[in-house]
Amino acid sequence: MRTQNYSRKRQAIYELLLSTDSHPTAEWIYNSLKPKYPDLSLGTVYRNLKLLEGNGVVKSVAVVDGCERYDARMSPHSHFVCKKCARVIDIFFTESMPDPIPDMVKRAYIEGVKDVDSYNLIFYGECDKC
Amino acid sequence: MRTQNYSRKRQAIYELLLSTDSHPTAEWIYNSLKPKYPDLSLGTVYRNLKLLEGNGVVKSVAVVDGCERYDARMSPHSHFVCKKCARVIDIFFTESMPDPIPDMVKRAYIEGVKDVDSYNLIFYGECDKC
DNA sequence: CTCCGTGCAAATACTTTGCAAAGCG
DNA sequence: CGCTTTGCAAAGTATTTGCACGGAG
Repeated sequence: MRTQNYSRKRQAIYELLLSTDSHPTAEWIYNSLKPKYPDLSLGTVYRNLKLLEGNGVVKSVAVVDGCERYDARMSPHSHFVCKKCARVIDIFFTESMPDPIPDMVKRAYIEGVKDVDSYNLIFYGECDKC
Repeated sequence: MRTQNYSRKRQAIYELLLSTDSHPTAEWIYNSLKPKYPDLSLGTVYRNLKLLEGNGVVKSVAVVDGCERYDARMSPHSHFVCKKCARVIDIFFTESMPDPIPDMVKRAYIEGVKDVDSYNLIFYGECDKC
């Protein structure tokens, strides 16, 4: 197992993701951090996103208009994508609207499927700003 | 409304999609039809897929390893994606396993969401061939 | 004759990668 | 010092597009 050095930039990318619910793209992150880290490069953002994703602390929740959208909220929830403006909105499950998927997975037998370890539920439509 | 000329190749692409449940990529379609249509070009496959998608007779059901996967089955169902081999398997809802989403959408109020017109549910895991 | 459809190749657009230099421990 | 991280630029890869020609009606 390889050790991971402290990295101010990786930290900043992760904290930025934690602080927003906008499900940003790599480029948005790059532009947001560039003022504070003038020598930041886009490649580093991509590299660190993949790395954080591998560590399981960050997730790619959708690909909208060809761009990966990242999220640091790891509790299970789904997303809504606005077809017009590409906004991505969290949909958290609640007591009155519980996550229906685990139950479905438990009962399902599907030909060809050996093991289900995750799922992704995305809604599409129009948001209230459009 | 613009008239659409008969197109043997578009027809072939559509029929190939109807005849398979493998949720192919544009390139797979291209390679499959190339023997019968030696002058087929990849651009044409992409163009016709977009066109058929616009007509609502074909759907992009997932992006696996950066490649769009197409499906001509338009009845609502979900999909399973094998993380190892990228196989995509249909999951049809049945009486004993009904689609839980429409009910969820009906009851949900989500901040920021004006209108939901579709959704996409994808499961990930390992298939029985892996 | 007038659009529609297509091959071909060039252009896009996001993402990944190689490499040498700098940084952490 | 050894291994990690990074900037930079080049490469990669799936997809889209411009254009001129062939085809259908």
